[in-house]
Amino acid sequence: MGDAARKSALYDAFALTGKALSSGKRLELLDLLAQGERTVDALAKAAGLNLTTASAHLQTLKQAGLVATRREGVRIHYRLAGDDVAALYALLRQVARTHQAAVEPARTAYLGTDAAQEVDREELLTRAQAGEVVVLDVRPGEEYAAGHIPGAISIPVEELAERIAELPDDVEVVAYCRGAYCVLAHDAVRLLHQHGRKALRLTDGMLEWRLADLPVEAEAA
Amino acid sequence: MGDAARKSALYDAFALTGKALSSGKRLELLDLLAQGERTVDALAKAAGLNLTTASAHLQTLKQAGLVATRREGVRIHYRLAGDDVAALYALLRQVARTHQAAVEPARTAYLGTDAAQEVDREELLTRAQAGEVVVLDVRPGEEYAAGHIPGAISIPVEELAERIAELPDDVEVVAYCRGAYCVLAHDAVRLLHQHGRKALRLTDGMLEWRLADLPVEAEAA
DNA sequence: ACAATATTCCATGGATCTATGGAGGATGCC
DNA sequence: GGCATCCTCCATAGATCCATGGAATATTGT
Repeated sequence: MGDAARKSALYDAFALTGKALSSGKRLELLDLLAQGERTVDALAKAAGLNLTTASAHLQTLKQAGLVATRREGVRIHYRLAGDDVAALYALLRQVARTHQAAVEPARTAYLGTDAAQEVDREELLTRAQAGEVVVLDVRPGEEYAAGHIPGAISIPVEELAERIAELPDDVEVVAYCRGAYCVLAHDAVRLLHQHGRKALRLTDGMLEWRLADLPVEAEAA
Repeated sequence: MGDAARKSALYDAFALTGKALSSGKRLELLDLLAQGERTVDALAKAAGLNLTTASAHLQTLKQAGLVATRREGVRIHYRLAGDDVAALYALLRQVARTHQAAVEPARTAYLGTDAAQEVDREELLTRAQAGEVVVLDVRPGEEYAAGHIPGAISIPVEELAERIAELPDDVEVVAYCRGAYCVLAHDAVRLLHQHGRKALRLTDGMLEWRLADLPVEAEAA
């Protein structure tokens, strides 16, 4: 094998990791995994994929080293292989948004155009500690259990309409969900506004919160 | 278009950026562009690609927003679209190295197994300022011109054997090149050792130097 | 306007990727 | 052991990607 062939082999190995990031469905899977580990079946359902298709995508991710597995009885739990994988995924999205013109319209088409007031992570922390706001986690319960902002209340967005009374009505609500491109908090804030509640949204979500090394609270396993 | 379709559209847009990173040849092109802008022809030759093939890959990179172009007369200069693109490329390589078992053997097969002593960026700075070492840039002259470590001497590795006398012989030499996976500094250090010179290698190279926001010196344009 | 140079566009065959149904393996329960 | 569940492996058809040669386009110089 010549020098050029060895160079190609090395760069092809890097490209294998890039290839894992080259499918929208695989990125959706990474998005889910960034919230915590999940079984193949749960991932397939959450991503709207055929089971075998989801399994194949997960194999691709595993081959690239982006995810790892753990067997528990009959099921296999997938998880991100490390924090650096989440960082890579987040940076990919940021670069795409900055340099690719098509992202912004696709983003507003998906998330909605309402200009709900946003707060950033630091502001949320200080205002929550001051008791000025209540923090609301609108992700599915299992994701809340796997790790959430300390002190946050969990009401999955599908249950929010009927459980809205559980929220104290003397303070503003700050809703958050998975990350900068997650629709759940957008939906939640719209719904709260319809019910006449003051509601804000965290600029991004749990993905970025973890990457910023802010405190995370998890249910006892 | 339903909600799921809008979500797919957004994630497919992210995936377009991932797709740009999914080919070894495109990563080699990014590697070259991280050193400074270049024409299509120069990139094709440096990467060992057919001109039309190189052009096609560059179009892919451009569509993903990773590179930008500038026309100067009859030629078109490609460059990275931003520092964040270099950061994404560097992080991709780091994640691949950390989590993909095949990378390490491919790396040593390409770069060689000699355990030449390495210095990191901080050590290089302090020892160069103290006059204990001379810093040697072994990249092609055009890359040196586009930006180099302040005070570094430029001797492209192909000319090193015949120009070795230009190096002062009372201090150690620290060679560097493009980045952590660039073979040039490895070759240079081997060659210097063969000539009985004390030589070290910077752990990585210009790519990481720029990302660390360390001072860069460029030739007047 | 014409020729020369640099690059992109187009068409094509071969390789690779995606989604999917069905078979096969591993584990746990009875 | 027998059976159900969960997941992976295999085969396949359709779509997409890659490398390459030749045509088309844009700019410069004569």
